[in-house]
Amino acid sequence: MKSISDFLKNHDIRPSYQRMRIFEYVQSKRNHPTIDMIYSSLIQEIPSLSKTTIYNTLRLFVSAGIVKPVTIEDHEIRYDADTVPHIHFKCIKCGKIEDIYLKNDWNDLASMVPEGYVVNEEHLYLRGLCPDCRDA
Amino acid sequence: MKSISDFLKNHDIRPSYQRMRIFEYVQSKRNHPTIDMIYSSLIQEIPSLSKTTIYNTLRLFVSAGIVKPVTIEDHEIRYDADTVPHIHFKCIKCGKIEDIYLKNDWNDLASMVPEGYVVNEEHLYLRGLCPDCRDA
DNA sequence: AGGCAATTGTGTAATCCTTACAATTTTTAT
DNA sequence: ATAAAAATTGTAAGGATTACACAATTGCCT
Ligand SMILES: [Mn+2]
Ligand SMILES: [Mn+2]
Ligand SMILES: [Zn+2]
Ligand SMILES: [Zn+2]
Repeated sequence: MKSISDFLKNHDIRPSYQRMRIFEYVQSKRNHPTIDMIYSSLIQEIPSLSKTTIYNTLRLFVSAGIVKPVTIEDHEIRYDADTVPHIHFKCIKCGKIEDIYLKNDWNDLASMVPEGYVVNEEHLYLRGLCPDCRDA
Repeated sequence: MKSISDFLKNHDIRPSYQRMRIFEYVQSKRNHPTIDMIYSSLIQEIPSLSKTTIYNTLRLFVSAGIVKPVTIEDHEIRYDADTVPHIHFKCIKCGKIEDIYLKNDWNDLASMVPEGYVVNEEHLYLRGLCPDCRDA
């Protein structure tokens, strides 16, 4: 918890109790949660927690760059505390989103885009069946 | 217009006037429009048009597979009548979404995914500045 | 420690987008 | 032409997000 406090301070975010708990949840669960997933889990331990605080806090984290929004489905926003570019896989059956590590490196796209474009971000995600759901 | 009518019929969609005009818009403009963009444009020529019809029609097109939803930003859904997989570029300044054709082929991702996953769809999009906005 | 100002959290209300539904219009078949 | 089916429309309902005012907490100064 001390490390989370320091981490937030390093990004000019005051480490309130709620902020620390919310960040800890997103970072440790690694489940790319929605706002509701965070709320449902933390409300059990922090009965006073307001959903507005989750919204505010995530917006703060995103603008500070310590959490990235993951947009795969149109109707739900998910959040990821892993800010280095990586690939996501969404299972169409159980709905979970996990990180995927490819066996080989993937092309350097920046060198393949037509002249004139400035690329700031690359986003890649796959959809299909996860190993658990494939076997079931 | 005759070809659009036949195209819809081939996908078991009755070619009503509204449906033909909506499909024509998405296919010809190639601008990956939102529901509102379609509505704002067509309402000028079809004064009776209801936004509900746009929602219903796009949902029908998507379930028939003749239009694909494009989800890049969390707060807006866009639609694309080009159903073959391709790459999108969203300009963070002017907001437009365009198709990108890479100079080389891009890796065959399916072969690079860890064992056990079944990949149905691959989605790649880039964010940055389009040539127009870069120069401005 | 006590007091004060600034920041953060909370609960409710407002807003915006999407969907549900019933009524009307249009199309299709007989 | 008539009736049945399907599509469109307008309004109401729903759900998610944001705005806002007030309460609680924090941090700083004495
Ligand atoms: Mn991730
Ligand atoms: Mn496209
Ligand atoms: Zn699964
Ligand atoms: Zn641009």
